[in-house]
Amino acid sequence: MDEGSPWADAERIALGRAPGGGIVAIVLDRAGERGRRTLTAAELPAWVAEREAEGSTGGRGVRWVWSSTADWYPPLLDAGVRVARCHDLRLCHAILRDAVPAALELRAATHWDGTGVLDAPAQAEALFAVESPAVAGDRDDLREVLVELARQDAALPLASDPGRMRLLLAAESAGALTAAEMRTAGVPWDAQHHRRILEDVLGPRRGGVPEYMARLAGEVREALGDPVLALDSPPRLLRALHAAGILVDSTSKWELRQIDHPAIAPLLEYKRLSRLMTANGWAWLDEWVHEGRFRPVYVPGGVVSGRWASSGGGALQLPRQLREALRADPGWRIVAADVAQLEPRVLAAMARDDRLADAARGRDLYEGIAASGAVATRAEGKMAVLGAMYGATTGDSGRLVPRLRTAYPKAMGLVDAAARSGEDGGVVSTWLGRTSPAPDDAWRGAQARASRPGASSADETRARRIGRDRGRFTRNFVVQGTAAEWALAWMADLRLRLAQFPAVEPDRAAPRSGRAFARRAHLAFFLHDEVLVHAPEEQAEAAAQAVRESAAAAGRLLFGSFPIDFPLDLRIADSADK
DNA sequence: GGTTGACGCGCG
DNA sequence: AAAGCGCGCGTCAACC
Repeated sequence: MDEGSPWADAERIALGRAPGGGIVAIVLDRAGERGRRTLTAAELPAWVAEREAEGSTGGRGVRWVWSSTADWYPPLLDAGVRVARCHDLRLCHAILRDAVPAALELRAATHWDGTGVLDAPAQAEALFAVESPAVAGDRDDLREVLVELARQDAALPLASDPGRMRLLLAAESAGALTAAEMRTAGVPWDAQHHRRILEDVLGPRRGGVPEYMARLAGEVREALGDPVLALDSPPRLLRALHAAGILVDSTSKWELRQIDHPAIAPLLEYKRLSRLMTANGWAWLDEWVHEGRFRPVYVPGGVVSGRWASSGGGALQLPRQLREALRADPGWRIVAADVAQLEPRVLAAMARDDRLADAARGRDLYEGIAASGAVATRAEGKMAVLGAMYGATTGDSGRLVPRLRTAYPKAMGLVDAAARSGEDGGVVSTWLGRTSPAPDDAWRGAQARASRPGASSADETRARRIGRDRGRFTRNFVVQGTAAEWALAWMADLRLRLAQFPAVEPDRAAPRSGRAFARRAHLAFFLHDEVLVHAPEEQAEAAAQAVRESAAAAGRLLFGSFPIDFPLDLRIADSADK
């Protein structure tokens, strides 16, 4: 591994708080402590920056070990200091705890479970505790940091594939760095443009409900013969539909879409507008966009599969309708890249399915499947693949899945085996070794009831249903989770490539970004299989090339020489809109 | 009065 | 025609 890589076996420096206050940095090597330095919070950024600079100019590089990137990194970023690598003890603990059953000490360290943010009862308890909570299991306490690191070091060799697990821990930690950096940088957001879109779609706001919404609501009330109907209340709307002779079971749009009635078209349009208004309307702008930046909170590892979640601002649900408002600063560009059919590509590689990899190579995977003759059209190929990964059993999708089983037995064998394992209560793993959760109480209870003597057929039916539910989850887990690992590897590599770009002149800096990012191309947004880079105009082409090279590197890192490619749909534009 | 769950819908 | 995975959020209505 080269020294500049996210995966490098770098020198480790652990950071923690001393009992008396202040921050202690411990330089570690294989034998243990090699040096120690006490710092104030104010001294920390400059000291970290020096160690980073030394590491990048000749040393092996530094991997910072800390309790949680979400706590330690933002202040460094605010001070303009970026780090290349870290080991996030909290995130790595969660992975190792579930993936390495033999790591008994680590599993017993339950105070490392959870986010570390105390809920209200725990806060109250801590407040009245006789013993200082700063000593009792405080994850930032230096001794606790070193002890937990030792537990994790001991757990790693016990993983079923330590080499891959080591990559996963590095990737997860790099993701945490990326998430903090992206929040500091912010998503460049043109509030004026956003307001224009809102007015175009919803109509002018004259005090109350925007004009077009009000008009549509009036049309619905008229058509249903209910002049005071509150459209935003599903129960009341349902009653009004029934009163008008429209006998639907719910007010969801897929059910309404089938109905032929003059109220339906304006109702569906109203719902569409209402959604935009409530989720990403003027109130959202006021709350989440300041000084030209949208700053969502990403939650690395927030999904069991390893995908990120978000908290606040709905970063992972930005409607495509608003992508045009995601707009580069003057003199800057948006480099937008997404991977075509990431999950089935990952599946082909995991299963070492050469035929599926052939179908995917150099083109649209769904087209490739159609061209191979397994299905007739691209649309059928897509249906079949999604059904295979999600566990469809009925409908068009379920009907097509058996064709894939014939054409791609290795890939289908992998997801089918994951589903069987899940149904039976087993756990499954991603490619790098993140494991699915153990069966929950509902699963265990249902199986127990169904297997005891005298179980009713209802018990058995319920147990089968819950078993199949879990099978669909584990089927998808291996693919979704491995795709998330690929994406983490992509970003981990990309952020370091971009960090090497030269700084542009200060007056060309993106003025509203966090200082650490203001002067060169940087990641600005991530959504499962796509990234946006905000780049000075003259760096946009190089950034695009870095995005491509990182994607290729991620594929090699995970899957070695297996011939699967990950083609990108890549655009350089003023906005994120296609 | 504040919390909780269901619903509906946005994203991948 | 929503069959089949994973999320977050706003709303309403039921609940304590």
